[in-house]
Amino acid sequence: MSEIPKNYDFKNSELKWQKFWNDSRLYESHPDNDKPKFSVVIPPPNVTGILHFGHILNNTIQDIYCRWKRMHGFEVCWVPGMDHAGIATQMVVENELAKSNMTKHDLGREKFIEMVWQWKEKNGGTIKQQLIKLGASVDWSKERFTLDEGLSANVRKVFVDLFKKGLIYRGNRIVNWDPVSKTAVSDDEIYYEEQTDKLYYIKYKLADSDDYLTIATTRPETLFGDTAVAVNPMDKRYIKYKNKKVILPFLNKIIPVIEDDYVEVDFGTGALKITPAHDINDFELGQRHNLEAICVLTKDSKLNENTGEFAGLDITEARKKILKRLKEHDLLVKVEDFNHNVAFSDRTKAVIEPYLSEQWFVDMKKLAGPAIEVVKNGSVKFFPDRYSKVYFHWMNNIRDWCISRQLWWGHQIPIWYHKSTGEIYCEADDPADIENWKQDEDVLDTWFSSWLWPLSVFGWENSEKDKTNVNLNYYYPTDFLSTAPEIIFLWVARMIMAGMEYMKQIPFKEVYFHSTVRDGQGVKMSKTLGNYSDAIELMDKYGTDALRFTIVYLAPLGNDVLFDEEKTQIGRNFVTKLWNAGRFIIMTKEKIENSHIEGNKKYETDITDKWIESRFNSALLIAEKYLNEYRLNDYVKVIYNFVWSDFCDWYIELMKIKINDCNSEDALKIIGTSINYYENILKILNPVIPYVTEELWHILDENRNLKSISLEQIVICDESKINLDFESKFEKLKEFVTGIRNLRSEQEIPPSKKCKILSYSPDKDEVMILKEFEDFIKKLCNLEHFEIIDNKKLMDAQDKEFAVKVINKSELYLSLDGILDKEKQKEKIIKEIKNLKNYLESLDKKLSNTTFLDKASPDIVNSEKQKYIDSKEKLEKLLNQLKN
RNA sequence: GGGCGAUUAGCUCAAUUGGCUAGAGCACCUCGCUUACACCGAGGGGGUUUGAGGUUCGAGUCCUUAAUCGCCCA
Repeated sequence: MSEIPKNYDFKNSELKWQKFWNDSRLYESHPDNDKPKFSVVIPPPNVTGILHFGHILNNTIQDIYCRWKRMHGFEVCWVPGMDHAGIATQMVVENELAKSNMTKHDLGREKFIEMVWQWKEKNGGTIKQQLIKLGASVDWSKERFTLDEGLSANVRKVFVDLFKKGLIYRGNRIVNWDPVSKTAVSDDEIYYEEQTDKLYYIKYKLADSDDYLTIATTRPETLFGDTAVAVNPMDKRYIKYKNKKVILPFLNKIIPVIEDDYVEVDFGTGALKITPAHDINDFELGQRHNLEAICVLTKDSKLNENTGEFAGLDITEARKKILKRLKEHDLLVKVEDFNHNVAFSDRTKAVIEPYLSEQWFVDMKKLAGPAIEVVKNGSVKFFPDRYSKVYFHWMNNIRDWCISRQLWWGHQIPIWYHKSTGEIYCEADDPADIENWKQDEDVLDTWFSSWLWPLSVFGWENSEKDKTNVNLNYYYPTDFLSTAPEIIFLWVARMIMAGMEYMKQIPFKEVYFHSTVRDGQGVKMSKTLGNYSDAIELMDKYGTDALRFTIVYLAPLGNDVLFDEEKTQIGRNFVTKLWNAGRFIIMTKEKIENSHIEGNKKYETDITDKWIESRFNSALLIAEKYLNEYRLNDYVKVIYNFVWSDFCDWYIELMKIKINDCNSEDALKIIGTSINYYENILKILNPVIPYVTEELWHILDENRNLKSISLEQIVICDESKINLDFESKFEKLKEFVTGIRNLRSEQEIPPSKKCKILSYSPDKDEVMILKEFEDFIKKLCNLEHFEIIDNKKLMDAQDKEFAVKVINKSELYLSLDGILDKEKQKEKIIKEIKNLKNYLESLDKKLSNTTFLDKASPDIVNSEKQKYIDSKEKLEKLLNQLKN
């Protein structure tokens, strides 16, 4: 018999089971048509990434469902992988190069990409190790990378197909230009910060008079690209300028004054310079009014040849010079401070430049149709459901997708331009005479490979040649996707479109949008703000199970998680509680086996057995319901409460009493039953806290050596075992026990001091409960004497000193042998009487209201009447006691 | 500016179709190391359900409106 320590040693345990699970390839999946399947693809984390709280939450959620389904007999396949994260990865390597004063151009494209691959092989696996540490039951044999050969083939196949269908085109577009990394970045790769700048008021002279029109702008240096001045058609001040033209300073170019609703009357002077090539709103306005878009900046944010004498200057210098010249010409009216949001690049912190450039686009409208339909008809379900609204709103107003990125790391666009004819080539195979062609230099947006993920990880690219693609046929469509709500458009919506276009089927049936993890103050955790806790550190400090449990416990459906380190104690304490319950059961079992007590009471199944059976099944029923509704925190709470309150606080405490009264043989039976429940608890908890449950599972039975609890069949709820009568009967027992303890506590009787209780009840049922549980009540309340008396004796007893309490319909008398604090007792009773009177008053008001009696359902009316009767009785008892 | 959510105890959340004196956990206070667990046990205090109207016999729940916060889109 080995001594079990008081606390769970998670460090050794985690390493041991990680190794066991992985070495025995426990979670590898193989198509099995005799079993229902449950397949999930992991949202591929960024290859440069490290595990943060969002990942912990998201992967724990997926793990819970995968483990749960596995224990229900499903063939579970959870596919892991990473994405190549174009900009992020390229930046990492570029930064390394910068340390030795080199740029990627010094190396050339091929060498540079080679270097990125090397970096990926060496450092790109951090998050994989961290997922292993988290205990994620993924199938590592199916691990994929968005830039691996197969996935690249998928990307190529889809690009060529869309191109041939005319759904991929090249066009001009304002993009978020990062002048440092010299690439367009997507909207989610930028952040906004409020900044104080200047608003400059500049006079533009009218072409046909000496009058001036004053515009307000934050960007005087782009005036060379102005192709109009716009005013609001409702703005009376400018009616006289309708159809007029103005002259651009410096260039002396004549541009029109146009009218558009977009212009805010209250902003600046109400007249705006319109620069379609350098502002997204201006661009759109320009399209409405057929304005030319003139680019005045170079790719590294310098003024270009369209700016005459200012060409070559960078923005700040140019602005200074231009302002100086405007002033000299008396064209600068005034300068004001101005607060506005400025966009910065996540990666390089450079100010984002709206930039007109030639990019590749996917025409999304056709693809959107079927994708809208499958959410509308419920084939794909969103949890929480309100995200469908968000989805429809976006899908119905869908814009084309800019898929080209000016990077080297990624899938290079499979478009070739003929060197002499300029002809475009786009096919599954490279051009035969490749030396005559030049490939487009841009790469594709990383999402262009991610949107194919649910089909590409199963080898879709070969599915036409290989109609028997077993994996794809078996696992697609997947069953479940868990992801962050902020990528509903970037990823989820596009996967649905790709699935419908290429598989003619949805990619997943249910999508769960998990909570955003914030700090204790509700601020989103982010590296830039420095308000994040190191997830790995917390796992080391509290244990992986503790962190998994806590984060799920804190994550309500559709709300954010407010996390701070202190809260990890919730999970840690729970794990310890579970551990010690097991420790007690095992130690008690061994103790009984080693003693041999005979002759005492035989044990018979009693109400506590039926009660715990009912409670267990109730808990299971609700837990399953919550799980199906994706109410993970409620699911965890139900189990938490069952384990802590029902199982530990009551069942085990009662078991102690029962065992003490029994012979060894029967005591072992009692322990056996408790072990049965305990093992079921471990199984139910395994999906949430896999390590400690595995550890305990093996401590309970050392012969299990190579069998993992995670492959056991989970117990299914047996609703016929739920008996609410038993439960409410047991509730009464609890109320009596609590009532007596409360009486003791009010009289300040220390828990160690034994005392006497007499009880009287006019209610037959309650008398029966008190009789049945007599022994338990004595032990649980540390009584030397507990007696159920009839009315006559009660009268006799009233000569002595008692503290009294009314519980349900019964009166409990605590004998005080002269130590009664009568004043205190009186105070308590008066307070309770006051409460009851208030309550009765409100009931009375309700019951004397004829409309209530008329309109409310008879059930309600009756229950209100019963309440009135019961409370009235109780009140009378209390009043009676006050007299004595 | 448009859309979507939220607001219940100090904190994080519950509360079936409108109907038990609005419940838990954490935190707090009192007592207790009684041989599973002090990462524990027993007991206790704590709420005008964000404000204002309305519908209803009855509103935390439904409607209108205001405020504050958050997210997404522009």
